[in-house]
Amino acid sequence: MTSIKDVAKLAGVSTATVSRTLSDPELVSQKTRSKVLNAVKDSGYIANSLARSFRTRKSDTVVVLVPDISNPFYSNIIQGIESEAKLKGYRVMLGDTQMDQERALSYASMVQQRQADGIILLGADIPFVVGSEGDTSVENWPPMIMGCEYTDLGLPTVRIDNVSAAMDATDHLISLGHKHIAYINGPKNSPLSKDRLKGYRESHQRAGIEALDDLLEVGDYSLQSGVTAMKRLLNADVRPTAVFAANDEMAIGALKSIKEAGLSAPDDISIVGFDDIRFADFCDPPLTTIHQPRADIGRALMQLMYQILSDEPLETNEVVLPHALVVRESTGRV
Amino acid sequence: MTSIKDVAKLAGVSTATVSRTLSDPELVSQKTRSKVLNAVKDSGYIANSLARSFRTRKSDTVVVLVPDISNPFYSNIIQGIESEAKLKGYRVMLGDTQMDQERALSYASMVQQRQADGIILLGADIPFVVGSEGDTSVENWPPMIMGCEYTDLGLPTVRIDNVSAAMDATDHLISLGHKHIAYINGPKNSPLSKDRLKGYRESHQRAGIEALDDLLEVGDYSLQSGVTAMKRLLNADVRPTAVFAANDEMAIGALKSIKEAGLSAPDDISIVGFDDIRFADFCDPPLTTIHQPRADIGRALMQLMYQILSDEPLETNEVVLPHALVVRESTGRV
DNA sequence: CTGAAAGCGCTTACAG
DNA sequence: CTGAAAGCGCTTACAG
Repeated sequence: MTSIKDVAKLAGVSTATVSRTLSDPELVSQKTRSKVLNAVKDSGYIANSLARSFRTRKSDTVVVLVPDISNPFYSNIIQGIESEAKLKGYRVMLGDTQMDQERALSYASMVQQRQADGIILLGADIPFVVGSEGDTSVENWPPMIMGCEYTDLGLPTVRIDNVSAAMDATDHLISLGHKHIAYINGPKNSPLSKDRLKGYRESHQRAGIEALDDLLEVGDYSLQSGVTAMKRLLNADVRPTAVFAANDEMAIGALKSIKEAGLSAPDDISIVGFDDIRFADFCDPPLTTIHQPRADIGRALMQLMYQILSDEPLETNEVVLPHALVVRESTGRV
Repeated sequence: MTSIKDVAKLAGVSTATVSRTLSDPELVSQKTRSKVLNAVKDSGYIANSLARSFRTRKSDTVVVLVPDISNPFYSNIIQGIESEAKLKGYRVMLGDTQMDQERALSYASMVQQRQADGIILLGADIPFVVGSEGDTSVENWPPMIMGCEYTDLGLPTVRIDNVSAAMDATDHLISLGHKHIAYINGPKNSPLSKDRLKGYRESHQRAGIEALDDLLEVGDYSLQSGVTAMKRLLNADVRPTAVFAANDEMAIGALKSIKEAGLSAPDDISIVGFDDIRFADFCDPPLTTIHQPRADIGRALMQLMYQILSDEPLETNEVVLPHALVVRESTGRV
């Protein structure tokens, strides 16, 4: 393995000069620089970035914690993070937490082990013991931000306005004449779920329509939970004429139940999803949904992380990006 | 930052002893060990694994190169790799190459920079310049293996038997009475595509049915390419009564075109996919497809990589895992 | 079983 | 603009 020493010898300079040429060329004279650069080429030198990170205490790596990488919602966000990271000279380490605290912690500890500089959380699970145990004062945590979800702990976040997005979805259904609109929410205790539920209710309220508790279901964002929730809804006292699901996968699951019951969308039941994943447009019928600018969210997350790691002051703790209702064919007049 | 030195002082031993206690406890006496362990706890010491990697020249990290993480086919493989890696004490670094050589190389170079110990390639693109430029002798490459795809360069691989899988799919359609079976293949030059095409043809041959060139399409595994290929097929001189697609996404795309043409599956056209991604079961109709044991492939890949990195001799260069035809509702009698 | 010491490959004040 | 030297936090022969 050729090291900086070999290059130095070959170029007839000190290792310090080689190092400078490579990481801060301005500091080196034109002449020396080219001598060094030639030596680098001739020797086939490749920098040992581990040694560099070790020395500088910077890994130029961020960890992205994902609840489940097989959930297609996350992939475009990750791609956004990744492309921005590349621009900024950062690496992305992906950690699939499987909603498991222990796994999350193990990845989060990479920051303490100096293998990563910061953590981007996709999803609401905070690896809590990250600072000293149970210390909930954000200041003591390693650099950590959150995408899509958010907390009341003041963790910087990039997301859409979920209240207003849920309102847009519900308004759309109400404007089509629906009065019995079911809502399949995500896990109850997340702020995001609460926001969307709030939007769903607010929309009803403004329209002077009662949002029936019977029409409220909770899923876990999986296809299967959409299937199950929809089955229950089909057996409700009041059968809904429309369903709004907190993500596209549950909407697609619901669609399956609707068809299995011999019904069809949108003729019997209209359905709106959330996220606008790639498959949304390829369902039958193509799914009306709320579009989240996933790649933008990813890029904004990495920009935010970069600012934090560079000690740039943040203008805001909450970056809110625009969403959009995408009307396809799964919704129709009642 | 507390270091091994602080722990040593606190425990009244040398740093060597602390190091041994932590990485090879057998070497240390019971008594000293507990002294050290206490000191570790009291000081809140967290090992700097960067320093460790730097010193031992092992990063305990493998890079997984994926052509496109938003392709759901890969996620379960990655999860398999990841879970096995965890068992073996390895970390997984995910690189989304976007089919871009430059990106692939940048990730591959992590091995040379000592940031990773080996590379797992998902997809057929080899970051070629990895060894000395243009050196195609595998021996000179960093530890590198390939999943699902394979090459004729002797790179160790884990995959299914694609010839036989394609035969199973085609046989199934033939057994339903189909005589005009179209095939939407993946990118032409990959060995995998060739294998599947071979299986498709072999199946025809055995049944004494001609596989028409007009019924052969090439896609790029995307939903959209399935749409396009199917549109062309619907305008072919001989309209196929069945379509076999080299992955589920193209099959789902094809399904969309079939419906848009006012036809339906399987009544007018039967369709078989490949991979059995999660959405396959949630299509309308649920997709008949070839199941690939993705999590198993992932685990086997990591096991293989582990063997290589541990210098264990490999029994075989080619791990072939079983596939299965999953008959759902997208196929029917002609 | 334990410690003193060298060294992994870099970077960076410090001095000139 | 350049070099000598210290040091980042570990591990590991070597000696005892």
